[in-house]
Amino acid sequence: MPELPEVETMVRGLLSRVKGKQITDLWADEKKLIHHPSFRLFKESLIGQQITNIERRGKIIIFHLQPKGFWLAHPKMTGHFLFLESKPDDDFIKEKSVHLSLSFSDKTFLAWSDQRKFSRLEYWSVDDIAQIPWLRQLGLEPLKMSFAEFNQLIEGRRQRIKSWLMDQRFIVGVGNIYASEVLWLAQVNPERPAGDLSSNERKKIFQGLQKMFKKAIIKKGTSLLEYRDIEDQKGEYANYLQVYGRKGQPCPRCQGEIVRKMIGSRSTYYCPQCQP
DNA sequence: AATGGGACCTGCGCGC
DNA sequence: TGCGCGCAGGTCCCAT
Repeated sequence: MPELPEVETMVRGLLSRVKGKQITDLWADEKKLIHHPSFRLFKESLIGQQITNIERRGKIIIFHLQPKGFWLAHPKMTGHFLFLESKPDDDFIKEKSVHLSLSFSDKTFLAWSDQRKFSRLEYWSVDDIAQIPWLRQLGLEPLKMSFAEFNQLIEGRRQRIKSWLMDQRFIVGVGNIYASEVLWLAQVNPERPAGDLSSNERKKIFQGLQKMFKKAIIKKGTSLLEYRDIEDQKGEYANYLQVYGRKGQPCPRCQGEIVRKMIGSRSTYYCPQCQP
């Protein structure tokens, strides 16, 4: 589900709602969502700890815990947090596909909802997130990198630009919606080999990505299907999408017909007329 | 090296 | 109304 703007929105909500809180209890019904370490150790490790900070790395939410370790949540397609003033009851759990719920010492609660159950939850008993092996394989943050770095990463890559943008080993946070959108903004065909793009095209993609993500964060992300922030509210960026989900409609720029094409098994939307 | 297909899941909208 | 199909903000694994 969520891409960078949606995860960033979740993190901002979590910072305002649960930073500093003490975890007093944990309930979970889906052991399969907990990938590391065992379910029992995960539960034992979280209870009693304080959440001292929350940050985002790509599409991953990282809770800093005191006295020890980090709790990671990867939402995948439909995972998201819900902040609650009262304990989730059975009806709520069922209706919202809640699979885990934390109790805090101030009698507030944090639930993890995940309709499709692809999400991952992990606890790592390390002193530094740099010690978590797979996190190290992530690429650069698009809002904290320079064009020179972008240029260096794209140089010589033979993948199609859309697949390259979504490959988290180069830059993080771009998923299926925003990949189509940024290529429309830059007027670049999604099937162009990444390394073949001109300097001007690369620049338009890089700058477009930063501008689009900043705006999408301000609008609290894109809610097409399932995505909600931790207050269970929709994001507004769907109102600003130019091509995603608009097959057959006129291009907002040139009135050409927007097409949908599968690229790397993912629906891709673009305007063949102004993204030749 | 890059791509395609399938797997992991649940639920919704569509056409018949 | 009921049913089957296609589709969904992600990633991983295997085959070619």
